[in-house]
Amino acid sequence: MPDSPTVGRRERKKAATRQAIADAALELFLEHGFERVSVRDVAERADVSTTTLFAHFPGKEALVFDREADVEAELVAAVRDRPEGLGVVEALRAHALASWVPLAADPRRERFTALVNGTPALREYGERMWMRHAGALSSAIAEELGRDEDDLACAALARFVLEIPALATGRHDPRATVETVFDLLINGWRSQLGPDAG
Amino acid sequence: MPDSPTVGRRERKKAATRQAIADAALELFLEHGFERVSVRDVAERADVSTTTLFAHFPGKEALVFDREADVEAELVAAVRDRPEGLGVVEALRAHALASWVPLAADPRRERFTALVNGTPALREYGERMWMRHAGALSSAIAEELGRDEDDLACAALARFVLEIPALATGRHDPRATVETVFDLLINGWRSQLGPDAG
DNA sequence: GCAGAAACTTGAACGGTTGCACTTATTGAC
DNA sequence: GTCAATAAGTGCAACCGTTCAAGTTTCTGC
Repeated sequence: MPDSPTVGRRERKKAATRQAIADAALELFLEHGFERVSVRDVAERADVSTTTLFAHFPGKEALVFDREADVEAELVAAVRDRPEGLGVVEALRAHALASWVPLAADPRRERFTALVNGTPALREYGERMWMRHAGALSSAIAEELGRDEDDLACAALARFVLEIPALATGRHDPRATVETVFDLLINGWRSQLGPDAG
Repeated sequence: MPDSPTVGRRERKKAATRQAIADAALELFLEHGFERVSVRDVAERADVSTTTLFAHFPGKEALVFDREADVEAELVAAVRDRPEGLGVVEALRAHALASWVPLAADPRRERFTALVNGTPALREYGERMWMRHAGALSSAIAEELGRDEDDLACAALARFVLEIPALATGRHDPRATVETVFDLLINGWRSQLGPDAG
């Protein structure tokens, strides 16, 4: 038995059920489209009751974002465990370039990305889910900089950084987009729009 | 008959029905709470069928945001018709201070604001609705500055400015919040976080 | 082994939303 | 004025996401 002994059969079965549901959902959604597949269809394909489905997932949209679980931890870690001497904003820029951009560009994810971006309900759900990390990120930044937990500059920075993926989707060069927006956040719009325009 | 003659009885009745529905909805929501009032309740109080209700409003949440119709036009106008010599960002700051802040602080709106902020579904709907103006605002800014319609600096500015209300709700001094965030947008986080931190 | 917890099932229900077939009121053209 | 066309509104049934209640099966710790 090479596997971890601490995890009992119960937990394993639960995880398997969850996985079966998520797999069934993604399959059906990719084949027929999100809105044309009912939650009952998914449950039937996974061979469980709809009640069980909702015991594992809080809603239909959540079936799609199964795998994006610990993004928040990574986000906070990127700020907290950054290399010495590196600024918070630069750490976030590096994280964005290293984690978000390749993920969004991964050709294996092409169909998945198309599904999400082509379904308004999913796009909005994803963005909202993403934005819910603003509180944690804001706190982490504030703590790193020795400021009040609810410091406005930190809260604003967190929200704006988390808006970047939404800004980047649909643009030809996501990498350049991320770079440019971080430059804007650092230097302000004064530099971009000119002294008269600002 | 002092009223405009061009508007026929049909349109007047339609508007009256719409108003009756919106009034009934707000009354019931304020009294019993958004989630404890069904859309059928609203329809009955307004003395129409639910089918009619949904012919006037695209969804339950929309019943609440009845009056926020031409915000987008005002937003674009604030940029387009700004005083000569005033920068785009400053025009947006002035608009925010003149239009958003007093509205949010209006004591006559207290119960309404409490309803929206106290109901997650309504808060999220409102924010999403708000963000849908990003495209129009971005285009207006770009046109004012003679840039490409999809210029990144303009798109980012639009989204970030529209985030400000969400950032300001729940803070003790909304006016100061708006001022600070605009300063941040203009000067960048470099100035706030220090040269080493940025 | 056994008691109890946890996963799962069945079936029904609720509330938001839409489609359909139908009535009624308003309009514009003649 | 009449009439056909159109738009508003009605009633009803259905679909869908979601939840609840009560019961069954399966695992776990002692």
